[in-house]
Amino acid sequence: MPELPEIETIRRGLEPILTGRRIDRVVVRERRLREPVIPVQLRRLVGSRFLSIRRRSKYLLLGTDTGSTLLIHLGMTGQLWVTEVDQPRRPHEHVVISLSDGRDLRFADSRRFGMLLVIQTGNIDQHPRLRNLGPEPLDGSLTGDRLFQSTRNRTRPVKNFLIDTRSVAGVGNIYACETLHRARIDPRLPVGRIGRIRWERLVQSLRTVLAEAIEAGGTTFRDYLKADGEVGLFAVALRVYNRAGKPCLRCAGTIRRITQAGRGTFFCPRCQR
DNA sequence: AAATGAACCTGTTTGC
DNA sequence: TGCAAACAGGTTCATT
Repeated sequence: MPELPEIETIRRGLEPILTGRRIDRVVVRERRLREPVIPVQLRRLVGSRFLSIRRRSKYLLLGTDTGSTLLIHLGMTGQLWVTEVDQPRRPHEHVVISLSDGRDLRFADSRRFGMLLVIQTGNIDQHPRLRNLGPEPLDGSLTGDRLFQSTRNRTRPVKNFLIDTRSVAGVGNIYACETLHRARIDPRLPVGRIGRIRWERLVQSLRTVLAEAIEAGGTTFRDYLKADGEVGLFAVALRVYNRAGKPCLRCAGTIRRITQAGRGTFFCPRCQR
């Protein structure tokens, strides 16, 4: 379940490996992803070199020296790793990009919610998939005041607001729960009823939670690249997610699970208000 | 207009 | 025990 910290961890791992490498060959075995893969589009990348490895929200943007950017989303179950060419295929290995250093960049995705598309590097931000994304939580564009301003007279539960990529980029179900627990905010609270001070606290908590997760993810990234495909998720100490019925780690409360926007929300009714 | 729910998928867990 | 239903969640589209 890759959210922003997992994608950032992958980005940091890929950056030194891919930068400067040339794309020698592209093989598409399965094109039925969230958005159909267009083999012709990907094959046009052959001969280009990777220039920059960036991230926007949960998207990876692999920029090349020929004006194209390979946009990759891992959906729910996507995996992206570099491996020796003689390594056996993993299940659901849909795309293989052969690199000039003799290795492969491989993409696997059992549920096929992922995406690989090629776009022109100029005005990337205007691409339909990126155009409506909210501010990046880890740079200065996200402030408590901005969220306060944008939520006056709104009634959505704050949890639903947080996982909407138009509000804030890159926050998924797990880290939304963790952030709200840290900020001591009830996930059901309508956003319009949250004041400036609490928005500031929420943003602060979000940054802390994401930064800690990236830190933890970084420690397991080498394992991920080696072969086993594990994202560093299990190295992250989750305080509420998936802990229904267990004691709150901060107060005497018991973690509860409810459903919001069709997804599980975990929170402590005692210290989240 | 805003908010919610369904749909897309398959692997895993839960319940009868 | 075995099978089926429920669940997991990122994003987009449809509906209320």
